[in-house]
Amino acid sequence: MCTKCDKGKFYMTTAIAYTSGKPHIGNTYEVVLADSIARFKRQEGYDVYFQTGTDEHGQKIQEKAEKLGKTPKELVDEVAGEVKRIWDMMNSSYDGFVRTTDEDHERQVAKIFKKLYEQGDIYKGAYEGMYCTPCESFWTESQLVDGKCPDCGREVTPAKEEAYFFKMSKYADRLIEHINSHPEFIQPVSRKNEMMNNFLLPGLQDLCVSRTSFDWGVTVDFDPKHVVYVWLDALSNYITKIGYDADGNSTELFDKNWPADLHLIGKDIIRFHTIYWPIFLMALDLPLPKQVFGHPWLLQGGEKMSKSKGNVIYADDMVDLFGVDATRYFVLHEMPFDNDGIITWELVVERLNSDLANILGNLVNRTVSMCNKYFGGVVTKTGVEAAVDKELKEIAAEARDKVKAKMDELRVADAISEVFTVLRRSNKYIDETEPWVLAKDEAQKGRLSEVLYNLTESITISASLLYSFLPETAEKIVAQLGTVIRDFDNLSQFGLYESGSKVTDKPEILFARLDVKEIMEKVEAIRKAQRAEFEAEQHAMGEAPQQEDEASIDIEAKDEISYDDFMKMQFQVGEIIACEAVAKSKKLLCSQVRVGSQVKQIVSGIRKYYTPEEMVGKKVMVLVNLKPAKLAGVLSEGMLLCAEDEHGELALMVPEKNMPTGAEIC
RNA sequence: CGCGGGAUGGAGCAGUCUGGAAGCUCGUCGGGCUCAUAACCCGAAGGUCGCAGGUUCAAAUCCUGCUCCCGCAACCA
Repeated sequence: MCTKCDKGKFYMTTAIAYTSGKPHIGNTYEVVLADSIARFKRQEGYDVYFQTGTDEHGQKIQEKAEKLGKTPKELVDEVAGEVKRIWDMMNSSYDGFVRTTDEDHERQVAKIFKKLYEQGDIYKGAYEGMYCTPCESFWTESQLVDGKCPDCGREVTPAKEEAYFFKMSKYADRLIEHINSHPEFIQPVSRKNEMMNNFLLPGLQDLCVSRTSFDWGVTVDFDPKHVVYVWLDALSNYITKIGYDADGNSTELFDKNWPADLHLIGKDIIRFHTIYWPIFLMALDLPLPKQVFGHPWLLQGGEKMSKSKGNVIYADDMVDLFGVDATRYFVLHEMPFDNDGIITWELVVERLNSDLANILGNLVNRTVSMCNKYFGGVVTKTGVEAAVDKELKEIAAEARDKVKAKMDELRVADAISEVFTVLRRSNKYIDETEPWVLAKDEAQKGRLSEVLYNLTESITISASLLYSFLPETAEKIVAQLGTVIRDFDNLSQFGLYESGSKVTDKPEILFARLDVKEIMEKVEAIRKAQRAEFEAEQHAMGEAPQQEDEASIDIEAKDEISYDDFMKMQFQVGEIIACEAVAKSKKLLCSQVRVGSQVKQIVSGIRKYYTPEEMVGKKVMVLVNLKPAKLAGVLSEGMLLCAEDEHGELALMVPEKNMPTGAEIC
């Protein structure tokens, strides 16, 4: 499509997909979105370089591979292949596909690390805290939720690591200045304040950039027991793949394309792309990317997708049921600009029927049919105009600039809607001109021909504008009309369809209408298969499938303690005489507990399981001699003991027979 | 008083910055048409724009207070 490419370069990227599992439609969405932008920029005449890829290092992958009895390399080869297959299936027109296990990338990451170390931006220190393996994150005691990872709720283990740190604070002022003076840098702008208020203004913590607890990563060459931690490794892909060299021997491709014009990422990793990445670049003395757009998420009926919930929607399944372009259309259309989008199977069917089948497909079909029926397929401009033509022509001719304006703001959904405005107007035009009436009167033949010409022309313009979003469909439409996708420069002129061209004599249905019930039956089957697959995978990894009914629980064994240790703890029966929610908190209840003759105030994180009313009057087991501490600003002078199941469900411990308050528990 | 986002006819959203007759898509109901994929076109019903105050000639929009929902952050003794 790029006939001239005279507008200069445009380098854009998606985030790279983590190869711990098959990407779902939410991940796939990002690539489709990026692809639409890339295609549009090419149409406009930019020399586009569009890069995507996979993030393949890390402990999580190493462990998963072990459980599956594979090497990490085997696992990531498999998943990366799968990611690539899906990206290709969606017709992603990427120019570069980077894998963080690519030799070039790994070599450059090691060099970058060394360079930053030598110039003093990276220093050696120690990291101490509780570590969550699946999340590959350290947490301080105080960050833990019920002693578990605040992100995923799984077990954490105490860990201490010698580690390298990056001096973030050194560049913070420069970054703040940059963000303030470049309002377009973080998109949508609402994210800018979030980054400023939460991370930059309170002061940046130094970032840990190495790990010793696993070895599936880029080895730090001057200290080989360390591997480079994920963000320094992963973010660098944007420069390494296009040929950055830390020693100054970067390629032409790099010199031409850096800085990136657009990083397209999910809103969850905005922080890494608008704070850490720019700072790394500053340290490398490279210019910053021009724009980072954190797109919202697609939520399955308002909830995040997760395998264990069994509500994950995969691109494969959508493509099986609806086809590639329908899937592209849905994710592009349904995603608003700064709020999360909602995806449900019912919504997909509705959109597909009303927009693609009814408005677009049917319009093409009825137009081609009429051309065949009345003129043997030949479309001729006769010049027999009428007043009704004017509006159609205007709307069709204005569409290009309207689409462009929306695309410049990255409002892809709105851009598509602009094209549909033309299509809707075209359907209306048919009713206004009533070709079937004209056809009955031989004297109106010239007019009839002009009407069909105008329709063919407006559809040609629409199809050409749809090319970025629905490439296959756009090609199919112009093929049916006996023409080609029109150059972008000529899309604001009405009347360039070559008079005398012939449309196809066997029009193909572009999008068949679907029946919601039938689709939902198929969806049910897909869900079942998905669940079975999930369980099979859990099984392969040696983890018990999720148990529905009561189960026993094993927790991690703690160190043995002496009897003396035990006797240090004073447990007594306490009676709750008053209880209220802690105002500043969501999880805490503050209870007044009578223990013997004393009354202690105790704060507990059990609001989710007990109301203040039902607490009052309970006799409970209290750890009395715990050092008092403030929780959410409220003093707590002990601890109410609870049992906890694997879901974090809590139950208070109460004496089996009635006992007086203050009775010792031993 | 942690940070931020949200609340607009049955569903999904725009409009709020820069007050000036409440809009779009889907669905529902009625009508028209027959070229077309029971598609297309026209019309109608349906909203106290979360609640309560205030400013103003005029408030979905500005100000104050409140409620509920969603992210993130935080206490979970």
